[in-house]
Amino acid sequence: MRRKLPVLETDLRGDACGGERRDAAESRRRILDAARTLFDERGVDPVNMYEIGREASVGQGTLYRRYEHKGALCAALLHESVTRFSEEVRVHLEEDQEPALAQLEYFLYRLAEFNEKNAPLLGAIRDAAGGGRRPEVYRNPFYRWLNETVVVLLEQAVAGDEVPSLDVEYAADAILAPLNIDLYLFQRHELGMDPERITTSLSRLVLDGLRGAREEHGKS
Amino acid sequence: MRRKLPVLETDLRGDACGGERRDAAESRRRILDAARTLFDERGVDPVNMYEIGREASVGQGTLYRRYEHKGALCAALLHESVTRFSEEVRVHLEEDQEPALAQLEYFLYRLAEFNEKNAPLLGAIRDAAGGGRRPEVYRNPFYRWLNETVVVLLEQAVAGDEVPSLDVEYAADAILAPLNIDLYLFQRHELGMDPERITTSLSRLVLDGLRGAREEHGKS
DNA sequence: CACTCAAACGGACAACTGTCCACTTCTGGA
DNA sequence: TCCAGAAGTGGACAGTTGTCCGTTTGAGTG
Repeated sequence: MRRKLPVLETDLRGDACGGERRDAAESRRRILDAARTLFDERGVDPVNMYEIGREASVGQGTLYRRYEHKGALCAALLHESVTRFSEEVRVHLEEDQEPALAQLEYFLYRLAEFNEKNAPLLGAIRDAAGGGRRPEVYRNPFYRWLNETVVVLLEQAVAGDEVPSLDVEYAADAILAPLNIDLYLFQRHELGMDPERITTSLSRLVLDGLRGAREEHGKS
Repeated sequence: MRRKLPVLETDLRGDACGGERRDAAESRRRILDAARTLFDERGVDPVNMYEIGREASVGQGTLYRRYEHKGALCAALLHESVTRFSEEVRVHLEEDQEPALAQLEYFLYRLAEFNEKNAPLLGAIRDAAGGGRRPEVYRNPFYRWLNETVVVLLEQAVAGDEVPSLDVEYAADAILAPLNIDLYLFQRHELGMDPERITTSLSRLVLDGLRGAREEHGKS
């Protein structure tokens, strides 16, 4: 049976959509270029919105009309990577024939890799999500896609009797939580763990755990 | 064997320590009182540091000398609750005779309860931890205590052959991650999960998982 | 009590975010 | 081509955080 996995909902806000005036498109391009340039030069955290506006030769009003806050701008910069990532992973998962749990392992491995590669932007996105924006981290299309993909894989694992039935909605969040960018960065840079250790230990914990749980249930 | 569990390292910065001048102690008290009053009246998020200073009749300089940022102030307000919580939990775990995994379940239950009760302050603490302060959430004494306690319980579970050997340092972080305040609040208020579901599902996932893994290893 | 100085104070100010609005420009239709 | 008005623009400004620094105060010492 070919698996059917969720597709990342393309986020129209915050990236070029069709009916956009020429000057607006131009501003957007200039803003994104400026941000990329400054981020490359000096890193993401130390660059502020005012500077980006100036580098882009665009007023504050224009800047904030396009991107509500720095997190939204960073999300737009990440848009291409996110799309590519989700498509690659989705196609891989739909095409290969491995059992659902093995696919989940692959998924977690790829997600850790994504964290590693995009840590600065992901960190900035999280930083911008405080106060009233706190839910955005979990409400955005990318996280929803991550969650739904894990849900589908877990459902298949349950259906295929790889694991006992469980609260898959909750489990999906719980399994993704250890890879949240704050913890990931802390483990990488403060605790000095390498990516290998993180992915290996997480996989063992989650997969042996889920798998093992079936054994126990099967036994009793 | 009586278990020996870590004690929360008392955080001397940010709360009354002995050698403090009378006027300084007075300012601190006024600041904390003002913050409590305003937070009670209008919630944590909408109150800013300027207002707290004004309500406390204390200059900005004095305010920030005591508490580097709003997160630190909130942490100080939480200090008493945190101390009480950690002591209650530690004493309970040291006194009862249950196997380590059952104790871990108790621990997670109590932690979820703590999240529930202190959500607004915990949220504000997290919000203040952006950019250069990002690691603080995981570096502070409370999180270190949570982590170390889980490490000890896992080590005992391994020693008692309740679970197979595993990377306990990593596992502790991973097990705590699903209860991070952002995710917790999202599940509670955006997804509409109730505390019961969160604790039950987490326990089943983690404990059946860990337990089950032993079965499998024992089997092969 | 007088003196000293480390500690504490407070308010001005610099930095940054995000909003507002008067003005300009693009686009499609007559 | 001209016009109307929707869409876009920029920069001033308000709100908030966090720093700086000249002034004041408390506590120990002689």
